[in-house]
Amino acid sequence: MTVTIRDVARRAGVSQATAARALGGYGHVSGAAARRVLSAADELGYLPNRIARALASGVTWAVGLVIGDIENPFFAAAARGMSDVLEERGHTVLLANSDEDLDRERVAIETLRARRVDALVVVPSSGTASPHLRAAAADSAPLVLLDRPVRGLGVDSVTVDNEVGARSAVEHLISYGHRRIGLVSDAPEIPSSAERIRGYRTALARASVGVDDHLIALGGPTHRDGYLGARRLLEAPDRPTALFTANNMMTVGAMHAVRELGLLIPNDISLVGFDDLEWTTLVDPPLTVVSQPATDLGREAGRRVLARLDGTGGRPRRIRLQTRLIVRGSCGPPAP
Amino acid sequence: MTVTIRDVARRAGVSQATAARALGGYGHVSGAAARRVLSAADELGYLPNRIARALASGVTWAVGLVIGDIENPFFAAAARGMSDVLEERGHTVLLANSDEDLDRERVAIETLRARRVDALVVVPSSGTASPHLRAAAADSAPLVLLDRPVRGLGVDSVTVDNEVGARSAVEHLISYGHRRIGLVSDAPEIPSSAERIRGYRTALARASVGVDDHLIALGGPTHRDGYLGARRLLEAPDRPTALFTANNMMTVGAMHAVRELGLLIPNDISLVGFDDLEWTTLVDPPLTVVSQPATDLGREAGRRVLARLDGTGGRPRRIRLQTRLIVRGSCGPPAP
DNA sequence: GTGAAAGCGCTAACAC
DNA sequence: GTGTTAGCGCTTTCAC
Repeated sequence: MTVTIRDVARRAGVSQATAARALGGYGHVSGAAARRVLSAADELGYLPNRIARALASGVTWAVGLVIGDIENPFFAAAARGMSDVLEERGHTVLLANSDEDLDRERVAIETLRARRVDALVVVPSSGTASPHLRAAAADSAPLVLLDRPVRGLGVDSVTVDNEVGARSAVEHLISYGHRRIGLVSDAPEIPSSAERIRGYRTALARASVGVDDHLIALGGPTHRDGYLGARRLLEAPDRPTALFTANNMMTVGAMHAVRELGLLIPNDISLVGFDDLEWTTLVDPPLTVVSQPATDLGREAGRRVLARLDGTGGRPRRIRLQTRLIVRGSCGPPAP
Repeated sequence: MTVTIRDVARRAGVSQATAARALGGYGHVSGAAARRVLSAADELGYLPNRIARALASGVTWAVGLVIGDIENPFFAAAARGMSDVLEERGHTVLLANSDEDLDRERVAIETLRARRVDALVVVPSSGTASPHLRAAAADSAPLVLLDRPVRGLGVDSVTVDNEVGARSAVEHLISYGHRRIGLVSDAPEIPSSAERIRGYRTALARASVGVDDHLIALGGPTHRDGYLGARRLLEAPDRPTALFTANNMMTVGAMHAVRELGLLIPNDISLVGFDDLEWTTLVDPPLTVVSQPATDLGREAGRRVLARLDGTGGRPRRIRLQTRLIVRGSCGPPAP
């Protein structure tokens, strides 16, 4: 049925081992033998069986990636960055969505580990070291944390300075004179969100503005959750004069709420979002946002994997990339 | 080092075969033996080796997906839809980006086939049956074409009625009195784009409007390509009074061009886009678009795979889902 | 119901 | 440089 290396060897008139060496490009083979093997393989339409190779060698050339949701442009960019780095070096990435659910995350990690990926990159849904993360960290296949730190795991992580990023956003709002600044975020169990919430609080505290918990809307990770949160804030009797949305999904939801309520940006409400996407300069006014290097984050994670696999990883590193506040037109002084 | 089924068997005091049966949930095992095996596995932290299982059984429980670019929201949605259907049934999806490049597509397909995926879902970059697609079609692992048809392959395909969709967009524009309608698309080698271009031409022909090739801007698949194409059209001496953008990447690019040139929608220029994304209702005016069921497309492809794997696939099916014109505010009569 | 044993297709010593 | 051979960890007959 399918042509194996044995068939190729037979046709080339060499042993299976020689054929394997020629095909695999390892060990020593004479030029003549190699040529015969290669052309035999070509004639037979030989396609190496990576499964068999993986079982025999103990190396799959596959790297697992667990993200929240590939439909979130931030994750898509990170996934792309990582794939680009890894595929160039011959690795395949196996992707799984956790939907920010700890149980789905566990299943995804188990599946990937059962498939014997050479390394695992995960965007953890929780900041506490769950058993499945501990197990993955203890595994011989390296684990790299992407976008979010987890304490006490002792593994590489590639994140962004979320607290500083959020603080810069809120400080920007404060500089316009805002005091009632709403926060729309997903669950605080998500480490990056927790940091952003902290940044929000810190900025307010530094400016001696008290934190009003009614101004904080926490919910799920979808557009709709962001919409619901923003809507609750904006319909409250004493509504905020500005909004900070902690990620791009929240921004989309909040924008819909603002629009639906007939509010004008920045006259009625100022807004700073997290994540810079293409459409943020297409809306009117263009959005002031905290931009984070999503693709680079993924690339860096890919490089960490490569380093670990090369054995040049060194001590666990906590890499932090910087965010950047991009001031555009969605902020102004609070309405009187 | 790693615990194997042998270790579990030994600890449970049964043979390897019995342990495998209990763990794999096949064949006959007594309740008592099964319990002992399961708890032994649990105590040892046994994680089945899917690689070994795949080699022995000939089934990987993996499905390959080749798309253009996961950063394109349309593909992300399709990938998500497919994953949801397949993962629920225990399959893992292996994703690869082709960047609409035939050579990268070939490499991706080869890699996936070498990994012995049980089935392959491909969004083909070209409408002609390339050798690597033929090879994949001839393989024992079923091939399903997603989003784009390819003639003469004799395999399942799940697509959208692109020609009708594009026609409805252009007819809508014509109904407002537009005669000079620009088209911004990516390469016509891409089957779906070819159909949309055909739809554009057909609509014009039916309305007895001559096709002016200077009004057609064809280019690459990125935002920037869309921007460049639109910009060229809009800066021409006799610029179009309306624009049809053939996919969401082109729409983003065109919007940037429109904005940069200080043109007002729909006063200076009308626009109909393809693909309905969240942000299209966030811009002002909200965009009139041809919406296509991206997630459903992926789900349907997943179901086709499942059917083929079950052996209930039947004759190759060409499934076509419908598009829908969503009229919002980006169209008006041509400027005098 | 259970065990022994033969592979799945490849890699990797080890001899020659 | 090349061949022989023993696995990799599991599934799967085939006896018992």
